[in-house]
Amino acid sequence: MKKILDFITEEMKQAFVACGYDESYARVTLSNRPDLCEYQCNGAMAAAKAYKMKPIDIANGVVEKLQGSRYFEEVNAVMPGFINLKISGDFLAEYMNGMAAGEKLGMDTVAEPKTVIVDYGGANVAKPLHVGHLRAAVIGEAIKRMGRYVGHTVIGDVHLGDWGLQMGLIIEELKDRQPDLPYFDESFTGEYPEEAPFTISELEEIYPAASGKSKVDEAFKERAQEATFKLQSGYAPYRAIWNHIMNVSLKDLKKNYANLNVEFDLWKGESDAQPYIPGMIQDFIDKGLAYESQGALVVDIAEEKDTKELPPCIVRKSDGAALYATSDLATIVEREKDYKPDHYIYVVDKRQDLHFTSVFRVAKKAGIVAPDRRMDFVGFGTMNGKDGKPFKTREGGVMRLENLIADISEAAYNRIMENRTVSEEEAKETAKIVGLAALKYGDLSNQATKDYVFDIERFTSFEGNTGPYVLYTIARINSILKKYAETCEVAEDTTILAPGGEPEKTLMLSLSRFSEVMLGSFEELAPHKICAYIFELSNALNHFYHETRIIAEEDKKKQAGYIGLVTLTRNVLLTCIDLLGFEAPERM
RNA sequence: GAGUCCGUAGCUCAGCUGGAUAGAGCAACGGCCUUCUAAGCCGUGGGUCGGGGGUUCGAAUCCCUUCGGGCUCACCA
Repeated sequence: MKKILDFITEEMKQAFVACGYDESYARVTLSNRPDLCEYQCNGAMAAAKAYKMKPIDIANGVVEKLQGSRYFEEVNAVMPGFINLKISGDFLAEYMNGMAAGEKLGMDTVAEPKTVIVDYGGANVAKPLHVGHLRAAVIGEAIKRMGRYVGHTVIGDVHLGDWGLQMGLIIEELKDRQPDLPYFDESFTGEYPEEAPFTISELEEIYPAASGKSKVDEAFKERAQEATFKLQSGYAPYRAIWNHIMNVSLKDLKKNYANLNVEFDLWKGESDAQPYIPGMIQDFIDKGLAYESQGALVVDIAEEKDTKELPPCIVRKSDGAALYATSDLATIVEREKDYKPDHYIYVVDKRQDLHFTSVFRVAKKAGIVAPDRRMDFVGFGTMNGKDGKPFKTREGGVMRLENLIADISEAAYNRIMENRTVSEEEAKETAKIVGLAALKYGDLSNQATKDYVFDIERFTSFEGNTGPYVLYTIARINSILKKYAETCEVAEDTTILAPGGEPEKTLMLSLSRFSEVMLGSFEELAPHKICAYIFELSNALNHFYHETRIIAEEDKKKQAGYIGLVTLTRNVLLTCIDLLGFEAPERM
């Protein structure tokens, strides 16, 4: 089914053409004056200039042609040349029924499905997830689901940081703490133990300790670099330690991401790209792209149109080791081999903008990907505390994601207990769902590129434009449907009828924008648009809810129509929140 | 210093491919629970869209300039 805007625009184009004007002026937009109209076309003003006519004359002419259109209930021209449109109730109802009956709520999936890689997460092994990882996970997951919904084949990759200096740091720290381990005995020839020499919590303590030490102890840092290099060169004992780190850490990461309702298709990491590095570097050299500069191997990325001089991209350090850019490039080589994606999306902290600009340019310059390949960097802003500075715990440390989730679930739990009398068990279950929704909605409702303030009190207040408000709306609908099934004679036919009042029509108009919002949000990689939409839709439903007694309605056809309408609303809301990566409890 | 992003109500944010009177939420104030969940609904107050210039019939939106802030600027990831 076409987007509602397409139906209207098509009609408008015909009218413009019939009057002798170019159809490009027939662009219709949502009204910004809901008191006057529902949709509007401002093309008459633009056309006035081109045709040297008065805008109002053009508008009047077009309006004339639109009289009697089945799509509109009212069309009129207003000074200086606005064309104001009100949608016909019959057409709206027809569209609603089309949505209710159609696949994907009446949305046409994209004509040319693409293979899309979404690279998000970016978690580092051996480090606990902290709030800094939240945005990547939440935004990336939403983008992945949105892409799938509109019809693309989307592959989500966590792309772990499992290969850098942090590994050398851990190895050296471990050596200092437990020098007797066989991994550090060069004469050891036996099998290394299967059991890791540390638990996850020990590992999480080892890394920050080592990282801190490397900042003050130059010798230690050098040892760590050396260890990193040895690991990368395939030194067996260190590979064995690395395997332990991976096993212990991955298990924990998977659990944590699962709690966030984030699922990756690929658990690849930087290490997986390593085999591709030597060939890739050789190729850079053969193509004459890479040259030596200050001991390192670099590729120029400057382009004519640059507003500033960009430093070349280092692909090999002077000590021979690979680094960040090298891994990311080799990962692209790997992905081209395995998936041939049409579209790459990286959801990473915006501070890495320059890095990805470099990587994309080298990838294209070296022909790893075609020059016109779409490569998007969705750089998200920092999550700040109420003071506007990066979010910290009360003690000033980094907040672990688990703790954050626990805090917000607890707030939700308290809220449930003060309101209703449900079992403690149900309250706990519901609190988890509501808390996660609050957390994710709070993040996603902001434009991704901007920094945003994470105010735990605001997020847990659950009033107004929040995830819980949307969930509450769904719970209300559930409640009506339940009561309807229990107390009324359930209608077979729930055909939605033309709206009988303003609130009902507003709800329908809002519903009718669904496919447009979905397609637009993915195209712009803007989950916040879905948030804005479901907030608007929830408002419309709550207003309608307040004005309309559904269970008490005596006209059974009308009642059945209402049931059809709220069911559709519920399905739209459920679909949207699923794309955003959270769920709704049956009641709350 | 250079580049880049941002500056909209007391606070948190939408709106930015130019359109009519700049919108929400929170906070403040006032109403609405014997009727489908009050985590709700209705209403009131609150703004020189950082400042200045320009383009245009029309600018929060485009261009220039200026002030303020964030971030980045080759061997960490």
